[in-house]
Amino acid sequence: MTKVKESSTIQENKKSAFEECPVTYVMEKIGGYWKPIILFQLLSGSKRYSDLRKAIPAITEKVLIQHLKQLEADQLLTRKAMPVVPPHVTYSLTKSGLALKPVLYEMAVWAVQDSKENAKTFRRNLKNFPGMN
Amino acid sequence: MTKVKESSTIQENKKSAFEECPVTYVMEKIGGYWKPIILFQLLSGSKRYSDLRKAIPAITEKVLIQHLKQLEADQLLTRKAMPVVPPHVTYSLTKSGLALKPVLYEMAVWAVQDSKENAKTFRRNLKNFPGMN
DNA sequence: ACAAGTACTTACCCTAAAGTATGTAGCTAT
DNA sequence: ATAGCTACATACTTTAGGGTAAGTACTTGT
Repeated sequence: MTKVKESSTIQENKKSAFEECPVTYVMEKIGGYWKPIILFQLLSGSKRYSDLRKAIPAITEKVLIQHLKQLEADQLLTRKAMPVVPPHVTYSLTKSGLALKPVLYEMAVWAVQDSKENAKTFRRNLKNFPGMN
Repeated sequence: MTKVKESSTIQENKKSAFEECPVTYVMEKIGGYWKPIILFQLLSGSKRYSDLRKAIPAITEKVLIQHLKQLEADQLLTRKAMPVVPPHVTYSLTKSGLALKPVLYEMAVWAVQDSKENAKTFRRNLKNFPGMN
């Protein structure tokens, strides 16, 4: 009769961690791979759906729209649809979303420092950091 | 005979996106849910394995060690093991890892602004932001 | 002899996220 | 009439990440 682990309180623990650690809070909103990348693209101003696809060619349509919906639900961006044909939809950051600029900016800074080999590309990218004139 | 989509170039695209977008570079290193949280805990100084577990109760041992290994492989932290019994292992940030401090800090700032309800808890947490005296 | 402590490891399962492929609406231009 | 444009939706499959549970090594303390 081996002792049974009493570690079934993970849900509770997750909640308290969420309340104690600010980074956990952030991760709940923009955690994962794609969200910060999408937000980064919108820093330079509102973009059409098709523009986002071009800007992030590695993402699939399904995943892109999926995250756009979630980010909208989380109040980080807003969707504006013009009732025309063909459809014209633009996405732009909310105040909350825009407030993430320092976070994304520091990420870009770090990327430049951290990578030796691709440093040149990144540095160029940093120069025209969206909305940082 | 419907036209077949020629979208099998995702790997190439991913590579070019990686070279163009600094945030993508960052996501490859600290993307996902847990890594930023772990790094955040280490900002206040090196910690033992068991300390990390206590600090992040919601994470399971398997996932924790899994990420520690990866972060070590990515040169964000180092592992130091003392050859004693019971084992004594400490993890601490490398220069690269420490350089993430501004990123994590801005995240914490954002978390405070973004949340109304939990603002108090977060603000208290911000006051003693690790290594920011 | 055996329980306890620490830092793991391994095996198995399950779910959520992501990828693939195709379809659709509704008007426009040819 | 049909192809083309945009912004999706939907079904189906695959993969990666995470969760659960249990085991291991090696010595000290009782």
